[in-house]
Amino acid sequence: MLKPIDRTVLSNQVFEQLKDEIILKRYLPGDQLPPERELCEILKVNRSSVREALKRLEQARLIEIRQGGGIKVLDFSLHAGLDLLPWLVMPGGKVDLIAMRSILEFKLIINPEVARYAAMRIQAPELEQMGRIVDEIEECNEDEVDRFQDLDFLFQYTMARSSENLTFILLYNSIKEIYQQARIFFTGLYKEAIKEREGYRKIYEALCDRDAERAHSISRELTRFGNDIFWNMIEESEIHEKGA
Amino acid sequence: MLKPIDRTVLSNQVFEQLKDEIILKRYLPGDQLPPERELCEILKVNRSSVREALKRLEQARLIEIRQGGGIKVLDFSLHAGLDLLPWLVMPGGKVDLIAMRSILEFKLIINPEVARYAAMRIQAPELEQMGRIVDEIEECNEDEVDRFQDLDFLFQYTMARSSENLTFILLYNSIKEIYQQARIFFTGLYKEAIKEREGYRKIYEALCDRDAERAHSISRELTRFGNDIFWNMIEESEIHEKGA
DNA sequence: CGTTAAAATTGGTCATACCATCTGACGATA
DNA sequence: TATCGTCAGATGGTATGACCAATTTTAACG
Repeated sequence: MLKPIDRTVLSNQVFEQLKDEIILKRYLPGDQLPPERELCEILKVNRSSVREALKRLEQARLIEIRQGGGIKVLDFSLHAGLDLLPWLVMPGGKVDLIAMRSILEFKLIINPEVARYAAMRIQAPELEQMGRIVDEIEECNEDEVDRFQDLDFLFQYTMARSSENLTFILLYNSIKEIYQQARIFFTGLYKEAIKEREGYRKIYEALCDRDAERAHSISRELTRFGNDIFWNMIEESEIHEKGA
Repeated sequence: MLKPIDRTVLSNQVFEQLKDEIILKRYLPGDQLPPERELCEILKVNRSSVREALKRLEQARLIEIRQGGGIKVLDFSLHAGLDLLPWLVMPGGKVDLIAMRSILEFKLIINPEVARYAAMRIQAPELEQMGRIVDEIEECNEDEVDRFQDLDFLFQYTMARSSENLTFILLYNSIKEIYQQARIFFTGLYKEAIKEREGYRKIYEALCDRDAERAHSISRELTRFGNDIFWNMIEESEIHEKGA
């Protein structure tokens, strides 16, 4: 079986390795990373590649570099931003349920608020766009889960852009990264969610009416519905595990 | 006029310059940055420094680097995460009111929710810590605005950690960066807010009672109060500008 | 025992060479 | 005419090796 060739640059591979080591707590907060020259030895790459990776880690606030003083691992729960979340959701390929719960809880809060502000501020062109998205969502066949998943995100994202709040938009950019990282894990959810799609049009209608409270409450319902599906899935899989 | 000498590493200075150029839209999304070797010429630094800066920009999702294909400026409103916010709040030293409104709106949503979840999940040690913070808040003299400002953040941050939701914690890490960036701009707000401090103890009491709804509603009131102060300040300063 | 000075450690910068990938122009072939 | 292959130029990626600058450690000194 042919596999895609790994074309990532060296500095990226170094970054990935060190990032995982830190997230998996193989290096603890306060620890020193090996000095640059030693990392070169271990990883068999040039110092430039190592340094470029270290700068990226510093940008992500996972480490602190001080000239002459070595490289200190930071406590990411005290420093890192939301961009860390995609990596926390699937550390070492396995899904972290704590992280996942955090995200779902957060979406339960934020999605309805986005809908609320969108209802207050959406303009005609974006409203049309929302209409087209809803149409397409309803056109989906029940087996087109992938398409539905993309459209669901686009629906929320377009609302965020219509809300005229930078925070919402940037937030959804981070969430987009999570979906890309752990997409496979959500498909099971959307496979169920695709069976109940009236919510989207109802929200759209609320947007048309500029009814912020209605948009809010329907969105909350819709999001909670998705969350319930997720936890039911988890529960079932746990029963299976215990049964086996 | 003598200026303090910039002791930060070169790659950081390069990063700052390019970041500002992009945020101030001197390079538009889709544009190509000058090639690495040309940037070296312009900035009079070595290629390593330029490359390290570029890797950081890539990590922040402000640019896209492709071997042989040059460096493309991304539309940060479509890609960047919340970590961009500190830079958007004060582009070129001046406060951006749109960005500020976004943040305040967002805090109005998120603070109360954090309080709600904290009330549901806070443990004894954190509760004690909250008690000490509230005590200290009340001990503040009305001229200790700086201390109050720090304590206010610590109050919210400790609640976030007690909410047992990773998202909240990472979110507040980003907000912390904003405060550090634009701290001076908030001091005016806290100078007024320090006169009304009962909210903090009331929230604390709600936490003690595990009363999530009460914690939520008081926190919302407290946050709205702060926001109102801010907008009043803006309004006044605008009247002054027009009057002058 | 504390202070100070030297040495070792470690990150920062530089110059240069060459490799890898993409782009576009050109021409050959069907 | 359209498609494909080839080649040269542009541009990012990697590798050496040397030296500078800040910090930490060690050793000498009072």
